[in-house]
Amino acid sequence: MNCPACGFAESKVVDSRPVNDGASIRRRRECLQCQKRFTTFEIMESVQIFVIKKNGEKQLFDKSKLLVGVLKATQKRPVNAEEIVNQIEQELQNTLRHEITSGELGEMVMDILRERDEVAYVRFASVYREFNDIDTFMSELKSLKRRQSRKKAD
Amino acid sequence: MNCPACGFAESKVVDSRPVNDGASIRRRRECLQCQKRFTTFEIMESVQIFVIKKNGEKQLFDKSKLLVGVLKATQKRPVNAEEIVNQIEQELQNTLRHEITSGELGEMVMDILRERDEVAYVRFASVYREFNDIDTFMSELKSLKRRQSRKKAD
DNA sequence: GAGGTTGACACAAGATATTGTGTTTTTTCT
DNA sequence: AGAAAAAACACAATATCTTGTGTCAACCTC
Repeated sequence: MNCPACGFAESKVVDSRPVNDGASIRRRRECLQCQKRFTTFEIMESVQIFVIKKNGEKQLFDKSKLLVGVLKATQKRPVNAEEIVNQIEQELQNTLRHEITSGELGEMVMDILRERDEVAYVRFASVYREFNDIDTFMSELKSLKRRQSRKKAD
Repeated sequence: MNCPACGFAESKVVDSRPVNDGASIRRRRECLQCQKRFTTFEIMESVQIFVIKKNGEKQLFDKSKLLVGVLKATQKRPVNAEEIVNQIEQELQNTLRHEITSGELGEMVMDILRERDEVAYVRFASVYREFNDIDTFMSELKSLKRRQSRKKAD
């Protein structure tokens, strides 16, 4: 840790305390050359998550972008889109992955929507999976129905 | 240092290395509860960032000053100037640099604007890069168009 | 201006981190 | 794709940091 005053490379820790409820550690250091003291913070690496699109392009995970898609699917449905997006962000942080394909991201959204609101789910899926023809759409609806009846059987 | 995966408060250091020529320390930690590993950085307390102008003059990075420029470029455009300035400040903090040339700062703004709103981008660029003649302006617009058509190809 | 809160400072005993060396994996660059 | 750089991993011997307890000063808030 280079001293900000004289640039010397070595310093010793004089005090060290957790801060922010354990989110990081503040240390008070003293330069071994000039004896000046300074403060440092040890912080979690800011995990930036990249979304890998179908063409291989990487872009930073953009919460508001995802929100737009979810908002569309949940329009006039009793589902809180923001909550869903937050949940996803949370899950991404927790898995400590820095990359996810747009496909996987879509699956995550669908998994959550399927549980909460099936109309929103089908809307989202129809965009995400690009249901272009009646057949794929129908087969998705059928598998949805199967899931429903299985659930009722519980 | 709370584990980002399970939230447990205690972890041990598994590896620790100076990085950035001693500007900070990267540590690899392992959660004592779930054994997951994560990375932390120990960094100097909020260092002041200096902007080096073309004539060599240094001045403290001034957020509101930068905001003025971005506001002009984003006038009546669907872009949140403040958000952009915040993002830049964030990035400056994260890179742990204490100095940046005004040119690099301008490039950062342009990189962000190019992604968000191309009209704002061209406006900002025309001021920042001092497009004095039609030719440079045109060539910038052409490369912008190329980017657009590549994007549509996805 | 009394009271609460936060950062700096001190000290000491126990617990943990650092650093060289070397390999492997991942990421970045061309 | 292939090379180069950066990060993750391992290990071991040594040196340093952490944490409780307590004091003091600076800064808000009411």
